[in-house]
Amino acid sequence: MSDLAVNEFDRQEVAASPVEKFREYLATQGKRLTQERETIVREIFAEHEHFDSDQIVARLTQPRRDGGRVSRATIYRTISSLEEAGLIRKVARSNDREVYEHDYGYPQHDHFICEKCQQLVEFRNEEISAVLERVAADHGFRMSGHRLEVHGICAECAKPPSRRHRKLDMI
Amino acid sequence: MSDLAVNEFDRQEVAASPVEKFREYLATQGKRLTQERETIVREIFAEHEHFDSDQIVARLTQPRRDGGRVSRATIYRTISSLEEAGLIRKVARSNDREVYEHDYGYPQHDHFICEKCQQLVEFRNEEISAVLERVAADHGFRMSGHRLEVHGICAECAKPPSRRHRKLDMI
DNA sequence: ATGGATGCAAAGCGTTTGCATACAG
DNA sequence: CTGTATGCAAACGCTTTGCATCCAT
Repeated sequence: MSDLAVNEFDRQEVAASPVEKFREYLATQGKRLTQERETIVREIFAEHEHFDSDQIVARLTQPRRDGGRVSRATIYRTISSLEEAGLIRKVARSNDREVYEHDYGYPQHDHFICEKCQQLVEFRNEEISAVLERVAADHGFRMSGHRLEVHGICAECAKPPSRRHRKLDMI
Repeated sequence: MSDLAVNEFDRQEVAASPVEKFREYLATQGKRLTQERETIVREIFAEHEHFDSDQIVARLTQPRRDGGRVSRATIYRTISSLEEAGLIRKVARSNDREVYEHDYGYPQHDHFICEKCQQLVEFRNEEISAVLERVAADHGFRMSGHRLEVHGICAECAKPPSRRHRKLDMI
């Protein structure tokens, strides 16, 4: 028999597929892996991209050849479950929507958010977690995770006119 | 004549009151400091606490002795302006509401968010900004700020029963 | 079989906006 | 005076939910 909180800590074992992993989680909750839920998980894990609920709704809400139509309500409900299951997580908020990403079998990282083009860019840095781990400990805080958005202008948007000379910039 | 972007960088001078500071900002935008706006700023800066729009609405929406009643719409509009003015900033999202805090005359800091009691706890750590500054530079990203939420269980909520002896905790 | 799951449409909820009226400069 | 700002209520956009029907186990 497996322990209760086990699936919370066996991230090292990146073996089972997201669908399988989800089924396991559902089982522990007395819930079922339905066709709809499987369709949603497959769609979400088809590629490692940030996404929001509406994008998934857009893709699965209209009839598809494989008959995989899923309702908006079910998509919202399933995304919540996936979050509880630890398969995805909220990374930011953009345009009044929560933005999610895969949180299963993926290395820890954070994001830049460009204020001009709104694009999210991932970056990895182990120092950050280390510092946070230490600071949390200092405060008796039991850290379970963090959410870090670095705001500013991305490299692309930073060089705007691109055609004009830049000599007179700062007299 | 002052330059365009000047008020973006004179944070060092912590002299003017929030209201005065706001008036300055409004002036640069061809906007006016109305009674309502002043009431809102005073209310927000009355004490250094995190707040959300609804709390301010609750306090200013019902008639008050000083006749300072302000409508919900104006409060939302003013909070946006205060954010643009750099007087306040969003720090987190709690209960589906944006949580704000003072960002004028206050040292940089980040927050713990307790998953049990939902409370926000500030902490300061200069390493974090330093690391981010460096990482951003490495990516050609022009950082303007960041938003960091550290999630977990606060010291208070971590020691639950509190009345029971703790000898048998871990056989 | 049968309790959980889906789909639909309606409700929720924080936030925004159109418009007529009311002031700050 | 005149262009802004306010207040009200209706509109919005994302998300949640009630309920009848459906299906995984």
